[in-house]
Parts: sequence; C-alpha cells; structure tokens
Amino acid sequence: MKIDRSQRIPAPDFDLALTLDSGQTFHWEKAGAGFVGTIGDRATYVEQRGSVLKVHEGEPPSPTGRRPALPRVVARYFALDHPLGKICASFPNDPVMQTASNYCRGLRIMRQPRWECLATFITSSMKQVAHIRQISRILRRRFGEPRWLGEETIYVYPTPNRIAQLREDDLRECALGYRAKNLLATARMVSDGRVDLEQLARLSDDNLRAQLCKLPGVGAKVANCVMLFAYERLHAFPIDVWIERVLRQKYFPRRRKLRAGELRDFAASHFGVHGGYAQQYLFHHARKTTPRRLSVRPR
DNA sequence: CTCCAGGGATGAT
DNA sequence: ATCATCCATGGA
Repeated sequence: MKIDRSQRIPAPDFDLALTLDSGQTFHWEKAGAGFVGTIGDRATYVEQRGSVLKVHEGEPPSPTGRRPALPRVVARYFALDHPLGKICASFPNDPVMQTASNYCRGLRIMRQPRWECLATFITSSMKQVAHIRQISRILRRRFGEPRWLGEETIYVYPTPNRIAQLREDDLRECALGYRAKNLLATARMVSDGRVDLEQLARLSDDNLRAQLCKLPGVGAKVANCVMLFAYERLHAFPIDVWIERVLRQKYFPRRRKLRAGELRDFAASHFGVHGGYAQQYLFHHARKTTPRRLSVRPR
C-alpha cells in the first residue's frame, strides 16, 4: 500500500490555480486535483484545499546532500509571505484598478529561479502564452534532466551550460524561430561567467535593469518581467501589448498621440510602490475578460 | 485564409 | 528620444 508522503502548508490569501494561470510561469500542468511542475530542480505536486496546500515531491535523481524542506521551498516559491492585504491597499483607488484587484484576489507574484525566468521570457517575445508553454515543454523534454514523480516524468528547465552547448539549429527545431540566437547567446554569457545572475541581485533597480538589457533578446519589457518575477522587484512594471492597451483605453481614452515614455512615467508614478503587482492584476484581468474575436468574418 | 501574440535590434529622423 | 521595419511561428 502507498504511503501518503504529502505535507501541508498554511496558505491564506492565496489562489493556486489563478496564480499558475497568470502568465508568470509556463510549465505547471493539471494533475488530478492539483498541479505538477518543478521548483528549481525538484519535481513537485501541489494541491490547494481551502487555505492549505498539500505538497509532495519526487525522489531526487541521486543521493543528494541536505536540502531545504519542501514546505519552506514551496512557501518561498509562491511568496506566501507577501502581505497581500497591504499590497492591495497600496493600489490607486480608481475603478479600473479596483475591478482588476477584486478579480485577482489571491494572485501572488512568485519568486522564480533566475535563469529559468530569464530564459522563458527571452522565448516569449511576440508569442501567445499557449505557445510559450509549448516552447518551454519542448526545451525541457529535449534538454532538461528528468525527474520522477509517481508514475509521470517531469523535466527540469535546461541549465545555461546545457543550452550553451547546443547549436542555433537545435533551438530552432524547438519552434524558437529568431529567438533561438538570443537564447543561445544569453546562455553562453551566463554559462561562461560573463554575467552572474545571482550577483545581479545586489544592484539597484535601475542598474539591474541596465545589466539585464545587455543580454541578447532582453529589452525593457523582458527585463522588467525578470525583475518582477525573479528578483522580487515589486515596483517593476512590464508594458506588453495587453498592458499598453489597458493604459491607453482606460486611463487615456482621449489621447490619440501618447508617447511610450509618457506611458512608462505614468505607470511608474500612478500605481504605487507595488506597481508590479498592480500591473500583473491589470494584465490578468484584461487577458481573461477580453472576449476573443468571433472566428467567422463577413466577406 | 487573416490577424495577432507578455518584443528586440537596428537604422533613420 | 521616438518611430518604422524586420524578424519566425502557430493558435484562434
């Protein structure tokens, strides 16, 4: 008979499914009543029951040294310590923000591994979330190390060293298109030590952004995503096509001409010290409530 | 079929 | 600084 190895973690003010569907990570998949995925190199099952998470993990591939206990790893990954009440209370009191805030109750900005977050957002340029997920799945299955979780195999995100060994064509075969060159070049910079992603955590927001933007395939938007999702810079405000649409339509409906710089300055000042959280709520609300265009058009 | 997607790099104003 | 153009791919 099977032993229930699951552990329980208190998780108030948290919505697991909402958080995993919000376009931060791209690899978690539904499994039974919960989700399976990796947290760093650990294959993990997570299931929410009310305000408690049930978690268990797969066996490590080989005898390993002592590792942090899984509940602490999960709690840190999902940022269960973020004071969500205070964060939401810091949002501006305008109807657009309040609607998004109410819609996204329990959504948390996760603490992702640096390389994994950087690499996936390099592959995200001009891609829908569904396709970013597909690219992540292919890269993991082809180049990532396997882990076993019960009956199923989970793949860790490939390391910078592994990607750096590949040829551009290997990545193009993973449907990366023009992004292949950028992912490869950035992987080689991280792999050979020209950039130390962990050391970058010391830098101020502006210096961190500047350093990230030196990496091939990283501009302001991707840099802000990586700052927000992997460096805990909760003021970073990525502006993608969805957010730009929201800002222009909801906050500047009568301004035909509006420079990108003006949008950036408005976002930085209007949404408060946790602007990144506000941005994520606006993004997810817009993406989930904007009706898809009907497929059949008159001719 | 067309339109669009969690953009970046480059070159011209 | 700001804008135009190109870059691959596949879902809807």
